[in-house]
Amino acid sequence: MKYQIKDYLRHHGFVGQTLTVQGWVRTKRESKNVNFIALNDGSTINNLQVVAEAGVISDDILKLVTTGSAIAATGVLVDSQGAGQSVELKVESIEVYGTADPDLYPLQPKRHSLEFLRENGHLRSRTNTFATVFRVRHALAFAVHKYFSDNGFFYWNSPIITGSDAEGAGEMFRVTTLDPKNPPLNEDGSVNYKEDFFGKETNLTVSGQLEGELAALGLGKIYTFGPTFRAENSNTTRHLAEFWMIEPEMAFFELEDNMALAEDFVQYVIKYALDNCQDDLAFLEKRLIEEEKNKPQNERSPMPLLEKLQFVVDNEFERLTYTKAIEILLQSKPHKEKKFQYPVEWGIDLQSEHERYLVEKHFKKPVILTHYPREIKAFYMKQEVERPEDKGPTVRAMDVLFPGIGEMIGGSQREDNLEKLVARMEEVGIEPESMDWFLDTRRFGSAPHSGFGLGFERLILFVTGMTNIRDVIPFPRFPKSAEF
RNA sequence: UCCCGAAUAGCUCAGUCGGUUAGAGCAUCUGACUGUUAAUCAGAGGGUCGCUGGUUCGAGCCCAGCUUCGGGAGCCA
Repeated sequence: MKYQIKDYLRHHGFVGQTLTVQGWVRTKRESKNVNFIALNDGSTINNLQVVAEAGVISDDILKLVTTGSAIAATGVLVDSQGAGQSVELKVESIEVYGTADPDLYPLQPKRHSLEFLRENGHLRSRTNTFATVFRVRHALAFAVHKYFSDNGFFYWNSPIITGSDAEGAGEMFRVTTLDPKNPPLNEDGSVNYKEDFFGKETNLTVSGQLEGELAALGLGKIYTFGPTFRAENSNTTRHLAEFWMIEPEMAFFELEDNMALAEDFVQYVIKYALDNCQDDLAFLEKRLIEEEKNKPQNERSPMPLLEKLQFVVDNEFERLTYTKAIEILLQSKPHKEKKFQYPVEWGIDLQSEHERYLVEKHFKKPVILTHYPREIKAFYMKQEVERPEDKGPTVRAMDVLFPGIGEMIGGSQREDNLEKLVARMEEVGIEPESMDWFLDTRRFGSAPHSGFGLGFERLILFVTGMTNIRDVIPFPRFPKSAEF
């Protein structure tokens, strides 16, 4: 395998060797006797300093070595004479692969706003911030697979094109090959989907959970990790129309097991990032401090990034029931002073302001909320036996709330009793016949089982300290935008 | 979709009470200088002030609509 800049910087053994280093020029500092080129190949946040002494490289070549150009530099790796780096390449020859006209290349050797970089999204991976975010994204994805594989889970692929229309998790993107201007029609004028590619209405998946349940009730413990699509008109810093979701599903797991898994899993992948992305996270921490300098004290992050991540790894998540959370909110200062925009009472769906109060003000750590009212949760959640402290029927749901992010995980123990499940479906208007295949899991060998969905980009937001979800996925899709 | 805010040089932004020739830093180019660290110093070029209309003797500035972007809310992961 070829070595990269990361390797040359890490292992001192390369010193004295003649090497060819390939990368993109970040900056060039010229002077009469010596030129310095900061070279980056994406393998690490750190640049290799290429030193060209006067006369070694022709002016014609040197002129083409500008910010953004791609070059190969051949020379001897030596201990650096200057401060700021341990080694540097004393260059003997330079080959320019691709120039980057300074008058046209949008990226300058300076700080750009995230808004500007979003508009030039195709070049984002050339910048320190985004290359860093995407390296961390990779590390987290790898950690997800490693955690589950090491713990007896099987990677299971639920379909991306789905024919089930009853998943109930939001608006869906239609998948069709019919001509929108001239579709085949039934006698009553409606579109005849029997003529469509799949012979029925199909959509992009909004969740792999139902298929995941099929797998869990056979393979035991599975997880999915794939793209997920929601055609909601959401314009926020934490929603995407196309995002990646991690959905483990486990047979014989009850709600408590589910919570324990969610906590252990999140702590593991964050620790993995801390252990494997030190340079990148240190850069992100510095970036965040820099960015928050101009903000008033109360809007700044309460802890530096690395400390925040370590805190989450080291401390148990707070666990409490929805009913208890409502009690806390009713006792809270903002409620008594009528600062909440939305009223608090048992039965409401918690609003952002309520979740933020609980997580950021009251507990100051990740919180797992359980046992939500049945009425505000999905039909497939396990109905809880009535408990005196609750003001109505609840389900064995769990939401994991994170400071600054809100809902990172939503999950539950699943209703495994056929009669109760069918009754609930009918109550919320889902035809049980349309999901016969799903109900077979409850007809034959039904068993307690649980699972959850974790929004991968929300996890990356938390770990990187970025604040807009469009900045942690390479090519964000959201209403009115599918660029690149 | 709703609420709030913004749009001025390649980038980031300033532009007073509406006043005549629209500024700065960075970037770019030219020169100088230096083992430099987003180098430094000097000079130069660079603008349909988002678009459309209106008010006014006069609009970057005021008004209306539109577009785009940002923040917040809802929907959720």
